[in-house]
Amino acid sequence: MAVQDVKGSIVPGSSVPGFLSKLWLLVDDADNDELIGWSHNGNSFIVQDQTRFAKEILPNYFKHNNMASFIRQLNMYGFRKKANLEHGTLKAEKDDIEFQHPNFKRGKIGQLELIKRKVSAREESKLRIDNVNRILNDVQDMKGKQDNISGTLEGIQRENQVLWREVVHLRQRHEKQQKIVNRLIQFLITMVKPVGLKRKP
Amino acid sequence: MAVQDVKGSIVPGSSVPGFLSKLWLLVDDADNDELIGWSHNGNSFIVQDQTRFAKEILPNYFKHNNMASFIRQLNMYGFRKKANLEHGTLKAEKDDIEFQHPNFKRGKIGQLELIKRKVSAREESKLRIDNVNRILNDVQDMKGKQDNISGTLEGIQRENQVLWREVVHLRQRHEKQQKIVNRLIQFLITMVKPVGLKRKP
DNA sequence: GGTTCTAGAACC
DNA sequence: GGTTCTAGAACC
Repeated sequence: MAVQDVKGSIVPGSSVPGFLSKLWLLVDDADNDELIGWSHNGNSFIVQDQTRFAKEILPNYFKHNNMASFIRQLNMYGFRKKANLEHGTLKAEKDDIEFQHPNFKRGKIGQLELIKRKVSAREESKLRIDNVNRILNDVQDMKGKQDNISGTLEGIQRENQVLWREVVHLRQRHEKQQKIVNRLIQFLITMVKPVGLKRKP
Repeated sequence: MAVQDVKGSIVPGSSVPGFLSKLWLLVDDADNDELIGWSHNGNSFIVQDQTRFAKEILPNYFKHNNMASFIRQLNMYGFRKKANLEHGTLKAEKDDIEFQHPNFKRGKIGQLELIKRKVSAREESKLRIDNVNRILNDVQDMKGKQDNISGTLEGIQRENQVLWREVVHLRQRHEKQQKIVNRLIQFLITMVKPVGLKRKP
């Protein structure tokens, strides 16, 4: 029973997720060295026999014995698989696998709390939906404003037509009036002016 | 060498992908019955020992020996894992797995061509990017049109102001002129009318 | 179209 | 936050 009171016991004051605590114990425990342990430089860890590891070790620490689930968690916490450098090694019969994380290193137990679980798929998807909804809302808004502005424009264009008509009408009236005034003045002049009067040179 | 001329040899006239042809052979071949075979009703197939199957059978048909890659292909072609009905069976030591597809059934080899590979992730992603780009273009367009319409609106509003000023101005001139006309007429009347003249009753 | 590594999503 | 099944994406 290596698991019982593991949670939080490694880095007491901090909140390191159960998976990371257990993973550290798993890798660091010399008892497991046959199946899982640190790489030579301590910057990664290596599982020697995936099948045996999954069936014999995993269920002691987690609620399953599936390598796939273990790998899913590793990826969830940002671990990356290291490329197998030796592909020409005795054909096929290599069943090992190596993972690393910049903050998962031998001796650097304090860095465990720097390893963050990626934002859950659910939240991410919600975020994405939110973003799309935001865009759709924006477009809706723009459409509304466009309709508004189009309405205003039409109103103003109508008003403009009316104004133009009134301007033309007023100008015509003004012209007519001007003619009347001119004629009246002309008439007055002929009334006042004695016939045959000459201008001074 | 079970693989060599498999491609297209099962359903000659059609284009069944290599994976499906090989899968059919794999399941249908009685030589493999210890590790993979049809379920009792022939509507699904069962792998008995994933680890042995992956290491011993897979490389004879495919270019790898990974169960994960095999499962990835199954999912790609729409196969679904069947839930393990018997979870209380002798604790843990069950390493079998069962998959099914509506068109993958014992004896129904002709239905193989109805199984379609899902649209590749790449195409899908391109489609999605295209869609986003289309939306962004639309928004861009709308923005452009909005700017245009705003410009037009401002122009018309200015024109409107000018027109209003001209209307006011014309009305004022008209009023002044009217007064002049009235005064002139008044004047003419006083000139023409004899002083003290009375109206008839 | 196949293989590999990582992520999404549902369910717990 | 853990486990499982399926899909995305890159590379071949």
